Amino acid sequence: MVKRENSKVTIYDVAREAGVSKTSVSRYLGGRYDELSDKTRKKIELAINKMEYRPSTMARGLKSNKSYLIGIIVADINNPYTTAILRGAEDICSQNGYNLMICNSDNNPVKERGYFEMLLSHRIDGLIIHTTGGNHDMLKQMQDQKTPIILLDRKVPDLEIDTVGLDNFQATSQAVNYLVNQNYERIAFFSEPASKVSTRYERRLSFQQTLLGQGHPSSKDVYEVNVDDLNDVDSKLQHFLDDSEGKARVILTANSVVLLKLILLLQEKKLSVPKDLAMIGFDNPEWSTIVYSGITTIEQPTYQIGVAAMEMILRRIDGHESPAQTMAYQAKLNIRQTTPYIQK
Amino acid sequence: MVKRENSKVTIYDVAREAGVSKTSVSRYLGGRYDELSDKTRKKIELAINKMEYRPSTMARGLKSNKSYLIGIIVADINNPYTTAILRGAEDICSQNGYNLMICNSDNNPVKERGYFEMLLSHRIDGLIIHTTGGNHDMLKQMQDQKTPIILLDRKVPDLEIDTVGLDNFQATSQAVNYLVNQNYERIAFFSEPASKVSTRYERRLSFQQTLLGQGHPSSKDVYEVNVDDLNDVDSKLQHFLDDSEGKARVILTANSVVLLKLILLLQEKKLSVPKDLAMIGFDNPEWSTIVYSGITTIEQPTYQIGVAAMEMILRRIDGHESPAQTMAYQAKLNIRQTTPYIQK
DNA sequence: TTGTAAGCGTTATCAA
DNA sequence: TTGATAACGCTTACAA
Repeated sequence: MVKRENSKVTIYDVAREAGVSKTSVSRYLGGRYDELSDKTRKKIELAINKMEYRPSTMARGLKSNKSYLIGIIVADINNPYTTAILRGAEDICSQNGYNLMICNSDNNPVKERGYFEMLLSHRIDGLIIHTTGGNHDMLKQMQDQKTPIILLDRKVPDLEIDTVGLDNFQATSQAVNYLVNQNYERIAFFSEPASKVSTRYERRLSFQQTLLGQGHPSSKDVYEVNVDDLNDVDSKLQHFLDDSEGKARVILTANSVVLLKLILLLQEKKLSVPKDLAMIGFDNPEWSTIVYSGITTIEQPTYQIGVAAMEMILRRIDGHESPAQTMAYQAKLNIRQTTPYIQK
Repeated sequence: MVKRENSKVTIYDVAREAGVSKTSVSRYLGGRYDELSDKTRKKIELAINKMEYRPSTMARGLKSNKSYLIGIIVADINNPYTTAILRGAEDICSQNGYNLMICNSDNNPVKERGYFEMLLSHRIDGLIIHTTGGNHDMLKQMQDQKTPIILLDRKVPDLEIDTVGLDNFQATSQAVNYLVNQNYERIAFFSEPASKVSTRYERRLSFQQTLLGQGHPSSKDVYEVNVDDLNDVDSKLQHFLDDSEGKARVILTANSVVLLKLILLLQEKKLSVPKDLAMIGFDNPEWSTIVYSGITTIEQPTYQIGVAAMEMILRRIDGHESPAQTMAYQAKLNIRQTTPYIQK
């Protein structure tokens, strides 16, 4: 049992234990073995293991102007979409010797702002952000400081920033065309407010354009709901139900949070899916396979998106220079039980 | 538009801009206004704002031997249980000027070990861990370095460490008693392997003891499944189904992951819940309210657990000394549609 | 009230 | 092949 006096061992302690200079230890740490005699190397190795020494990232960072920290601000950590991306990003991140600082803005610009400040103070080497859309000045500030930024999913106007996300136009039109071909007479689009969030905006726009292109009457069946207010969701839902009474109808939700709330309300109303109303939703939460024997979903390659965002930012950190890029992934339509074919 | 040459502003830049010394700026940052003349203070304030200066946590940390970083290693970031805890922990954390480093071990001891190394290198001020149970030596090492640790949910033997989690005995026996009173003749307990995970072990033990105490025949209906192998789950499920054929029966799952897999299989088998088989599960994922018109669950105060763990570790970081504590929260039984009363 | 200088744990430069 | 020494951005004695 080693008796330990001071809790954190430093490079100096190791040097003393090994009977060499700090410089030699540093060389060892940097893997520059060609600058070390075998004897010295062995001594250092021994000392490091004996003392359980680990170099301080902080001290290293101070010297090298790198923190080995990558910040990621997500809008909603409760969303399975988010956690899947996090896993992808994290895997790549730690494989490359970086650490992730995960921050959850809860879709709140004020919280988001606070995290910006913190991350800036920690001198993160890069930022991946699923932005609330409310802090463009902060993004600009970070850009000014030459910190690479990758936008996840949601774009921001007027700023040249790399973006990784879904091809919302392809995804939405694919789904809408499918629904039209299934002979639905009324197709509603339910989304959270789209004003500041590009993803929602693009999906809505594509929804309308596709229907217009098909000469379908539903391009006006667009509803914006506040998911934190079930009454609001309820009244919008009821409006669509009344308005489409007797028709073959379906609801397309812009994400799984909206989907969940709607299902909750439909069950309260004792409406059955797909008999009274068909359903399809963006995202592909685990539970979508067990509700209604399987809900038709528009699945994003979430893990892959996380991987791509992290790979992109690591490239930027390594000094890769090029104009801002946008990577848009294709969605996959999972046809399940909630969108049956309607006989005319 | 300010032209910026060097990207990161330092305390020295601010001092020069304000025409004072670094020391004065440092005093300002530390809020020691009584050591500053009004005039100096104003000048510094101006310079800081103009230059968008933010002190470097790294440099500060190096000097003060604090990183303002708290590590949290979770076993499964996909689990809603985990994200709820994360939200609680994070709220308190950022309120106190700390930042969270979230690591996801994926229940893999090797990954967990890697994160230990990294967090140790970052000189985190504290660690909250939902441990895989495979790296006790690392926990000990961290303790030796005087880094406060809080165990989340899962205890480890032989080590004196604060623990925050659920009162698994109360929770399980409450549920089992409820099921016995609902007149179920066969009650099965489905869990992931319990050997290294105290939570699973305690729940299983309590399950068996409670049934034994009631003189109920099901204390042997205990199944351990590997959720990553659906065939394994299927064969265990089938075993119980065959064995309990014709009886009023119910399955209690030790977490929502197991619950989800079982439901998937039941649907494949075209079995209906609760008619053919009743269900109840630990955790209370959002989707439990919409599947089978509501699944009966044993809900943990997850957000509160996250809050408590973070508060506890902050107290330790602030130097609070006392023997290791255990905080066990009470569970709440949400009685819904999947566990109806059985007429004898 | 202000400033000079040393030091935190590293790495890099330079000289030996 | 080695080791002093300075420097990174900050805080804190200590001095003025």
